[in-house]
Amino acid sequence: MGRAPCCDKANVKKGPWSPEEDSKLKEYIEKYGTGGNWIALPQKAGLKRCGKSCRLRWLNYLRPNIKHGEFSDEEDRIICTLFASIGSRWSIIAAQLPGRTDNDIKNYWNTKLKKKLMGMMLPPSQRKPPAFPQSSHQTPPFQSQQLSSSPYKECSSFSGLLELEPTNNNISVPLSFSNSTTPFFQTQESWVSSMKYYPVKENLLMFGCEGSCSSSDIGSCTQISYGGRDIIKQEEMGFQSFISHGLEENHKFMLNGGEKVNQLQSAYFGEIPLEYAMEDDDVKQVISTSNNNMISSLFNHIDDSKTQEKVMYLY
DNA sequence: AACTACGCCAACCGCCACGCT
DNA sequence: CAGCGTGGCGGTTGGCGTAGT
Repeated sequence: MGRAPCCDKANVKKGPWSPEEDSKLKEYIEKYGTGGNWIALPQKAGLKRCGKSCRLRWLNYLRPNIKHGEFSDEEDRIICTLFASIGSRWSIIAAQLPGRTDNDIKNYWNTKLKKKLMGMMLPPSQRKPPAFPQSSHQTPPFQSQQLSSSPYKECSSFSGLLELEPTNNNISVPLSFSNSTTPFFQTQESWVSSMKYYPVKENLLMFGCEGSCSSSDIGSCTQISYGGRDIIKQEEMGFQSFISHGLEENHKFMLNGGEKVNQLQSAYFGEIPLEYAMEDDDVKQVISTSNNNMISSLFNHIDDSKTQEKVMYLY
């Protein structure tokens, strides 16, 4: 038997909030506060809503000083920096962005920011070449780690690793593909060090922040895609779990001075408890230690409007 | 003009942590 | 200490608007 629901679902209104409901809720909270009890609040306020729904509506929409609309470059930078360091801890990230809600940031990440990053990570044939900055002290966003003439290693198929390589404080995002099926970890102290790539199957590696396999049978998986929830569902492999472990692990490495730890395999395939809980100061440090120009430098070189929504690699 | 695909975002769901009894 | 209730969180969904065909 499951736990009792938090409210009587039969007598609770769902769906979009009406202006009347909004004003009722707002008025009540401004007058009496939440009273520390969201469950009881709707009844007191004369609302036929679940307490949780009220809480969400207040926090995400009605409470004062909520910022809506475009995210600034600085906000982009903070989100990316923190996501790279701590993963999808939206509430922590939101705490660093006054006026933004975790829901807002989550939506923004899922619909826009992630695509920007994915756009950066496309193989060159599928991506517009970035317009490298003319300024001599700025490192081009895509720079080869292994090949001096080309930013990319050749690959016969898209079964390999996509690797982001931080070099000092300059942004440097080499892409390389290999046939290795070994999980590849980076432990350098940089936001990009957390952009991991995940071996999903012998001939398929995943990279980036989220991906989906086209098949419910991972053994026959032949595609990965990014974005477009309606197209390909994420199934079975629990990619988010993979990724979050990787990110969590990596952050631990970062805070330990970037030391390599030999538990990487299990970090992917087993349950490793998160030993490190981020304090606010740590979050701030992550933000401040990232080069201020890194993210904006990256984003400035992406053709935003044309960033590919879906990328499917078939082989 | 009609239909379809896609993007966006508000809202919901379910799980977990924590505090209270 | 166990059980319960609640708050908080992250993932996911639903619906609407818009772009594309």
